[in-house]
Amino acid sequence: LKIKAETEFARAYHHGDLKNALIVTALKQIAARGPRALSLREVARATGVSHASTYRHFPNKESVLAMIAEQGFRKLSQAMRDAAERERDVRKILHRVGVAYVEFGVSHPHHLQVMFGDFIASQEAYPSLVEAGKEAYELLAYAVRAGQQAGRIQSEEPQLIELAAWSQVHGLALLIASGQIPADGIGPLKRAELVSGVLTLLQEGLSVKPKPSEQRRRGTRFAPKKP
Amino acid sequence: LKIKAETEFARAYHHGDLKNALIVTALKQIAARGPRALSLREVARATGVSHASTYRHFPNKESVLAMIAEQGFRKLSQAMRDAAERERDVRKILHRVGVAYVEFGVSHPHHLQVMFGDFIASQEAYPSLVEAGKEAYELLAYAVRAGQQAGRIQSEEPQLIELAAWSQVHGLALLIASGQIPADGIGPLKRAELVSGVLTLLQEGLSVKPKPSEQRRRGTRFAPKKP
DNA sequence: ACCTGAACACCGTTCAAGT
DNA sequence: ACCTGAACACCGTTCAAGT
Repeated sequence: LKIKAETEFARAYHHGDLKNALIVTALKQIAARGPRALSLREVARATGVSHASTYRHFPNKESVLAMIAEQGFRKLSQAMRDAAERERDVRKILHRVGVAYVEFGVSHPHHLQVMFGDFIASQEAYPSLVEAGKEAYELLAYAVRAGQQAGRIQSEEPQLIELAAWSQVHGLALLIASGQIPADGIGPLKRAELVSGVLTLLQEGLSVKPKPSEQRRRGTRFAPKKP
Repeated sequence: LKIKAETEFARAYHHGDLKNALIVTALKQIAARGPRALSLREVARATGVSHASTYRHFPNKESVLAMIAEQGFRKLSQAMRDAAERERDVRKILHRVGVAYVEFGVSHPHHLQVMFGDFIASQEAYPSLVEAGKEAYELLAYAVRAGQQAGRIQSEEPQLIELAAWSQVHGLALLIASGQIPADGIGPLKRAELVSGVLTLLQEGLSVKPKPSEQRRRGTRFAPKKP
């Protein structure tokens, strides 16, 4: 039914529509069977077009995956942006953005693989992919800054703070997306509780400590040495 | 030179030596060009044996990768065990073990990909792989428990604490191993400082808070509801 | 028991030729 | 301009046949 409709439609492809149609088909196949099983010939077949026509729109398979990775970063960015905007309590933005990151991975595990699974030899060959990745990172950094401005998160060594937040959220997303952790939770803890709990622990780690007098040289331990 | 020696040696393979030789060659190829580029035919060629002989020792390509992943988990476990034993201050074991995890990823990024990159459709088909993965996880959990026994890490919701630690360390390792973060550091911060800094922030998050009176319902927020 | 060569059904990529 | 069929050099996997 659906396949027949797609095939008939194929007769009308022109002005670069085919490029888009190929991406849509590839995305479906990746969602269904993972990026490692992706075959350009199969994509062309399902799109109702000869396998050689792909090369009129993409130089090679890697560039198809690069475009899909780029779209993934844009979707992830959108999800984080929505999460940040929907949260009115500025102290909780990082929490919400972190949840959005992890939930993106849970909903689109195969897409996450394309984004981080080393399918692209060097990202520098795809400037718009790099830009999309940076945008996603910036949204996370923004969430950290929101916490800092609310006086909740330490402001020293901002790059370190951002990296800690990114690692935490990224690791959790990948562990769940790769099935290393059951997607429905561990024991009595449901997934949402795990995610919320881990993010809360993160935030405690990044938080401004109430009694600086009790802290031993905090913030200087990893600072670059100065004469 | 070396290749010639290997080829001559091939004439003598028997009693299952070939199985091992194939794994060794595959490991070299993965280290050199990544697991996605691995070809069984090329491995057989480099081992000096016909491509069909592989199937006398492995049912398919996936099982080769499963065995390599298993070896990876064993090496990772060994690295964490060494780190734990070398640290005499029990309060710092988690820190050392975390560093070992990340450094393993930095040293063997392609091996880490085989372990976590979804090359094996379902791990359950390889019981010894599952067991090796559990062993690695247990070593991390052990490091958490060491911190708890030293009175440094919260003891409520142990599964949540372990997961937070695992996510943190795993995310950082993958970000560096996949080149998302430059392996030599960000700006003025060298890699060792980044890793140490992130792990310190983690430990602050997991730490026992000094004034329970200031904590609002800590430890109950994510506990399962009881009637 | 262990290894081999030939064969099958796939790939990604290229290119001359068609509309 | 855009698409196609045939061709090339690879795969993973199987199997009858060799020692």
